[in-house]
Amino acid sequence: MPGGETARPMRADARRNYERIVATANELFTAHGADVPLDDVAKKAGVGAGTLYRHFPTREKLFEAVYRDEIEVLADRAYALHEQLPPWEALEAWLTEQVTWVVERHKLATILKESIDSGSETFQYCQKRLRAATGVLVDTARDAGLIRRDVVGADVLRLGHGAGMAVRNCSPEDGKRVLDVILDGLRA
Amino acid sequence: MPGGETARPMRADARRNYERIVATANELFTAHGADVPLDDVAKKAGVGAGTLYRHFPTREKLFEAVYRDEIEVLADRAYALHEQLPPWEALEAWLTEQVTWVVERHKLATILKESIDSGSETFQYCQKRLRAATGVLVDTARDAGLIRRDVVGADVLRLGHGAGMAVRNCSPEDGKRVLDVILDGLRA
DNA sequence: CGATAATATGGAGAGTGTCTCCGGATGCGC
DNA sequence: GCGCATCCGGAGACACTCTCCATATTATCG
Repeated sequence: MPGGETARPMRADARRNYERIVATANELFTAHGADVPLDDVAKKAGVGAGTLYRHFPTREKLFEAVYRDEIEVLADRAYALHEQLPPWEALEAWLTEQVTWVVERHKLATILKESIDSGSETFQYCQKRLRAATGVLVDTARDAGLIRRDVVGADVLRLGHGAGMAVRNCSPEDGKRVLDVILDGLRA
Repeated sequence: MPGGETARPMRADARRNYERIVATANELFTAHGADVPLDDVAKKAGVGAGTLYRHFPTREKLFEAVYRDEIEVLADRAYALHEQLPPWEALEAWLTEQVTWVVERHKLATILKESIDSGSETFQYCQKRLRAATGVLVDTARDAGLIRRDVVGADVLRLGHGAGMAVRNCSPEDGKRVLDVILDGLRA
């Protein structure tokens, strides 16, 4: 989010460059992987390296800006499932989707996790968003007496992330069994 | 494994350097993370960069060599626990130790998990070794009717890995709860 | 115990990516 | 239009990776 609403708004040229960099980075990341030289991003975006590094002091910051939207979509899925399915089924579906997401975007998932752990503001917001969304599902299921009383949203998030990282590169049946164990453990 | 048994054995000085590099790498990796410059490893091991790169063409190869030693120790722990504790307690302790290991060596764990794709021989050996060790604990517990019948050693390994990745950087209580869920899910 | 072949060594240096620094340009408020 | 705060660009210092090959070390054999 270029120029948060508390601080003075960004100057027009700064905002323009910021957005151009994010767009270019998104393009190059998906095209050539997450290891593209940042100088290349800068060049293709038509800005100097200094400009890129001022806006995004680390590669992770740039990732955050690029993928923030993806997290929003993911979080919204939790609310959608909550409205469409019974409590347990919703939780089950959510965990499954989360695992799928982590498997497909494992590179991003790893970076996201690391950014959160290292206290990034942007991803802290994402974390809060995801936790709130998961929390709704968990609270509903708990109120219905379907799951353990001590489990909270963050736990389900962690379990989903862990399962995704663990299950990547193994057969669907093996993956399902791992997920089954976790779901069983969640049950009251 | 310096100088496999099929080829002519390594020259004495080569083997000495190989082992010195692995030992130094292990030390530096655990002390300063998995991103230490390989040149530093070479320098501290008292060898030239060329020597290091001849023995380990890629960083991953070096990880494998380091990981291999650690895996041997880790696998042996499983057998030790199997002899010292009742079935369920042994499995519980094993999972806990595995999680701890992954948390402490998460960088290493991540990179080696990623080298599955490259079909590394060393890695495959390590995987077999760990699965065999975990398998003993799992089979014993299953024979005693303590855990689900469909679970196999590899599943426990995956769950442990996932839990470790997920639980890194969260409070011990939160970590314990995640592990509790998994252990509960494992129970018959 | 040499002598010779086979093997291993190390470290300079080329190639590449990261990140900083600051003179100069540009947008913004008056 | 003017002055100031802000932003830009890209050269260049620095860091890491990896190669190359003249030299040194080890193994082998007569």
